[in-house]
Formats: sequence, C-alpha cells, structure tokens
Amino acid sequence: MGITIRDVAQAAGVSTATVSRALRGLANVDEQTRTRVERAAAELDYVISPSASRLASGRTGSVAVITPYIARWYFSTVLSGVESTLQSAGMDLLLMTVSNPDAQYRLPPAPRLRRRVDGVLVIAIPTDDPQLADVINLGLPTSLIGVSVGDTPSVKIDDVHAGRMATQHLINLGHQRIGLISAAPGRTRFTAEFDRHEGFVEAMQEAGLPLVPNYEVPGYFTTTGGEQAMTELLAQRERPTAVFCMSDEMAFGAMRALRSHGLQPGRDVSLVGVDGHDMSELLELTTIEQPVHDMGRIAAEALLVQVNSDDGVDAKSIVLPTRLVVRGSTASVNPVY
Amino acid sequence: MGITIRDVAQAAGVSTATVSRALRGLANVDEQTRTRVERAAAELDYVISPSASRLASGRTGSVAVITPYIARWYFSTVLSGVESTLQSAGMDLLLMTVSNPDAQYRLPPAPRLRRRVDGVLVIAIPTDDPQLADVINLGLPTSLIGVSVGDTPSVKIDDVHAGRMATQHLINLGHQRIGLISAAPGRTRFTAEFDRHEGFVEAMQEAGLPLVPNYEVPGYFTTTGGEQAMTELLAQRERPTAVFCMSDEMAFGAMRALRSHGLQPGRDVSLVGVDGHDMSELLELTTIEQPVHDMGRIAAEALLVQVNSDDGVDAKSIVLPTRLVVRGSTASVNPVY
DNA sequence: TTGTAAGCGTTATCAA
DNA sequence: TTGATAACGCTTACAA
Repeated sequence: MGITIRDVAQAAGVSTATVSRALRGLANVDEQTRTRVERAAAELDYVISPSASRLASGRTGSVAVITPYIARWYFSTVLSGVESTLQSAGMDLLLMTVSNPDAQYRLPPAPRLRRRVDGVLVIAIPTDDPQLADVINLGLPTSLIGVSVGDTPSVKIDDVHAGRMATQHLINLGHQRIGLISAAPGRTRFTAEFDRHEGFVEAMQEAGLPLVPNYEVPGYFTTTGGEQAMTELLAQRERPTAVFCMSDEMAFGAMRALRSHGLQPGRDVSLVGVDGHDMSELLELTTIEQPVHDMGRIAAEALLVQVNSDDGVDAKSIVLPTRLVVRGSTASVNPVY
Repeated sequence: MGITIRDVAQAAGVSTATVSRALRGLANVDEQTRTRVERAAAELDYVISPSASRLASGRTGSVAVITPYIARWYFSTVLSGVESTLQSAGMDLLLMTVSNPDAQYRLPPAPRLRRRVDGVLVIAIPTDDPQLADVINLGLPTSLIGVSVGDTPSVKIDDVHAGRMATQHLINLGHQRIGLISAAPGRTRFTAEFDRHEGFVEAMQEAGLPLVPNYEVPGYFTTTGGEQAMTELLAQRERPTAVFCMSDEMAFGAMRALRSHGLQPGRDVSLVGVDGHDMSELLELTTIEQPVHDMGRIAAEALLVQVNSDDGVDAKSIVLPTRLVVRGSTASVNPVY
C-alpha cells in the first residue's frame, strides 16, 4: 500500500523526474518514454500523492466555494454550475458556508483558505459581511457571484433592469397601486436588493406613480417572509392590486397568503418575482428569469483563467441577461376588485 | 510571503518539533512554552501548510461527498446537513458528482479519491452504479445516505414502512383504485424505490385490493416525470381515485397534470408524496416526511467516528423515523367522481 | 531529452 | 518536556 513515483521510475527504467514530466504531459518528453512510463504507472496502479505534489509545486489544485446557504434554490443551482466546470477542469471543490447563523462557533473561512486553495468563488454574501472582506483581502484570485463589491471580478445580472422590467410589466397591465416585497428593512446589504429597489423606483417614477411607503414590506428572501409581507399588504386600507416580489420564493409565500385570504394570484392581485425558480412554472408565477446555473459556470471559468495564468490577469466583471416570463400570476388590473 | 514553522520556532526560541506539538495541542508541552509559541505564531500571522502537514502525517483532514445531483431538494438538503457537521469538525469537504449524464467526459470519482481524503460520504447513488462499487472498493471509511449496499454503513429511512404508511392512509380514506407513480420501469436500482414499492404492495394486499398493472407508471423522480405519469393515469378508462407518488417532486408534477385537466388535488384525486419537501406545505401536499437534513448530519458524524478512530470501528447502519403529514391533497374518496 | 539533487514545510522517532 | 533529524513523495532548477 503506497506505490510512489520511485516505484514507477524503477519499473520504467527512468528517473523520477522523467516520470513526473511524462505523467503531467509536459512537452520535453520522448513519446516512447512517455508511453513506457504511462504503462508502468498503469501497471502498478500508481496514484500521485496530492499532498506531495502540492507541497513541491506550491499549487493546490483546488478552489473554495463560499456560500451562505446550500439548501436554497438559488445557491444550490449556482453551486451545480460551478461544480461541473471545476470538475471538468480537474480542480477540487472545497465547499464552505459562511454567515450561517446556526453555526456561530465555526471558524471563519478566511484563515481556513490560506495556503489551501488557488482561488475563491463567493456566492451572494451580503456586501457588508466582514467575513467577505477578510476573504477578499486574502489576495487570492477571487470572483463573486450575484453581488459586486469594489472592483473584485463578479458575475451577475443587471438587477436595476430586472426590477424595472418587473415593475414595468405591472404598470403596462394598468396597475397603479403596486406593492413591493423587498428583503430587509433599513440599510440594504445586497447589491441585488438595492438595485432591484432602484429599478422599481425608476419605473414607478417614470410612470408618474406615487411611492407609497406602506406598500414596501420586507420579506427577507424567504417563503415565510414573503407570506408575512403579503399578509401585511393585504391588511392595508387600500390594498395594492399588484406586487413586485424581489425573489420567486417570496412570491410563493405571497401566493400562499393570498390563498388563505380567499384571493387568487393574477385574478385578484398580480404577482411578479425574480429568479426563474424550478417551481415558478408549476405555480404559474410570472418572473424575471436569470441564468443561475450559467452564472456559476461562467464565474468558475473566469476564475480558472485567473488561476491558471501566471501573470495577474485581472478578470473583468460580467453581466448576464434576464428575461420576463409571463404566466398566470399577472393580469390586467381588475376594475371590480 | 510564507511564514513557516521554522520562523515561529525561532521567534519562540524553541525547536520546530515543539512548535508543531504546541500548536496541535498535544499533551507533552509545558504550558508556558505553549503560550509562548502561540503568541509567536499569532504575532507572525503564521498559518500551517496543509500540504506539508498532510504529507508528513498521512492524514488529509478532508472528506469527499459524492452525489448524483446538487441542485435538487433532497440532495442539497442532505448536503447542508453534511456540511455543517464537517465544518464544525474542521474537516474539509470535497464535493464531487457522479453519474451526471451531462458530463461523460469527466474522470470517475474513485481514482480522484485515493490519497486525497480520509473518508467518503455517498448520497443516494443507484445501487448498481459501477462507479459506486469502485468507490466502496477503495477501502476508505465510507457511509451511504438514502441507500444501502451490502454491509456498508448507511443512514436511511424505512422505505417499506414509508410506502406502506402512504398507501394505508389512502386506503383509510376509502380509496380502492389507487395508482402508483414510481421511478423507473424495469429493474429498480434504488433501495428506496424497491422498498417503497414493496410497502405499497403489502398495504394493498392486506386490504384485499387488486394491483392493477396499468396503475403503476414511472415518474423518474422528477417533476416533469410525475406530470407525465399522472397524465397517463388520467387517460385510463377507469381512473384511480388516489395516487401514491414516491417523491414530493413527482407529486408536484402530478398536481400540475391534475390542474391542466381541470381537476383538483384532494377533491378529485388524492395525492400523497414522500419527502417533506419545502414546497409541500405551500402546495398542500400530504406527504411522508423524512428527516433529510438530519440524515446528512448523522451520516457525517458516523463517518467522523470511523475516520478518527485508529482501529477499524465498524459503524452500523442507522434507520431514522418518518411521519405522515396530512394536508389538503388527500381526502375521503369522492363518491360522485 | 534525461538525470541529479536540492528543496517544499510538516510530523514523528529517538535521544537527551 | 524538548531537540535533532530523518522521513513524507513530489517538482524543478541545473547539468549532462
């Protein structure tokens, strides 16, 4: 148990240096020699020791993916895009979560990353999270997904445009009393949240519609939060006839609230979300679809370029397109309602 | 850039061996010395080199998690349970997928694991997958989640019982024509699939109900598959009044099929699923809830015990309880239907 | 194109 | 309790 490069070298009748070169596919190796080495390695069932290779070369062959959640649609979908790209490139994927409230006792990720990975991929962490700053300050090749912070390379959508499209769609249907289910009250910590809000405001103002403070309620990007937010909106003296939900999951919660009030999405209150969640088709939710899987893939590809280039190729940020998918949850304003 | 253990040793006025011992918290170190070493390390912002440590010690401090999918509810939920446990234990989590049809060009995971991880966690891979056999044959500490193969330690539910409970619930409501949306036609490759089927059959037979071949349709564990399966069931001369779906996601698809036929789950056709999917509450789906997150956590804990014990502690397989959650998708058989 | 040999930064054995 | 020092298995100048 423990075939080393020396065993292969001996079997092939060459030096360990040649084995190393041959097996890594380097250029300056005679093809016959390479074949002989490969045969010997296969014969002996040789597997390189990653630790030794990493120690000697200084490269780890792995990338860390840092995310606040794993079991939520957006995050797991990004992750699957990332994973397929990294695995194809032969890179190890180290998964770690951050900011997970139910695990305060954990070590923060930044110290865990040093000397351990060649690059870092960060999925949608609030821009003011101190742990995010620590990670960025590590100086490793890094790219962000779904957020942007300073000039760190990122892959995201145009969230202002998304907010504007969603709101405009409702306006086009004749709605005037339009509610907004946003994320958290007070200072907005996500680029996405801030930008979608801005898109909403722009569309409303262009249409000359008033921004009613009571019509904006936080939904915390969760289904439950969306449900509570919608319930609050329904409790108002003059209800909105349409609501822009900043995420599909919040819109699902809103649907539930509508139903428990005997109301029907689309007929009684129009609802539009953002994401293109798997379930949005099933639930007939109109939404702004974003290419979540692709965002993971593209961010990983960009990171690999950074990692594999010796000189510091500074990757640029990338903005991917979104599109409005109209379904049953939105309809023309109901005059009798 | 690159503080090593030697720098710390020098700063603390001790040998590298002592630094190593002190920093790892080993017993035979004077407390004063340890303090001095720790201070020096902190001062220099020293971070251990994992590669060097791994090479010298032979331990990798990491666990691989192998899964067929990442972006599906069951898998991402298990994964989050696994992740929180491993991260608390300071173990690196290497994520890799297998059997992913859109990536045939990838290396199979087994060779990638050798010399790279201390243990392996496998999530619900079909029992006859050759890559699964390769992984098990590696001889590393391994535990399986959601399946069982031979005597490899596993964490799962009693799928026979789950199938039986679901079916019995429908029978108790007076249903006699009960359909089954299963996974794949022909030979069943998942323990879960086979066992849930058996539970269904047992319950039917005990109630003296006939097993109508046409009432069993494959749904491939996907929403789309469930939708097609339900459509097929609805096309029959004598429709079933209730259907047991082997997963919630297939049940969601079935709901959709019902709706497009103008039928309502619960009122027209009763539907029961298995999982306790996040969306099942929202969609009023009666289901057999399984503790998916806990399964990940428990499997990871069991694996850590194996990994950390020098002698081969043979872990045992664990069966977790399920429970029936009754919601609107099931109701007494409708006599007028 | 190939070989020699000096690292890479730890851990672990053995003395002291 | 501590220190020397030999591994650990590979990569990479540098030489040949």
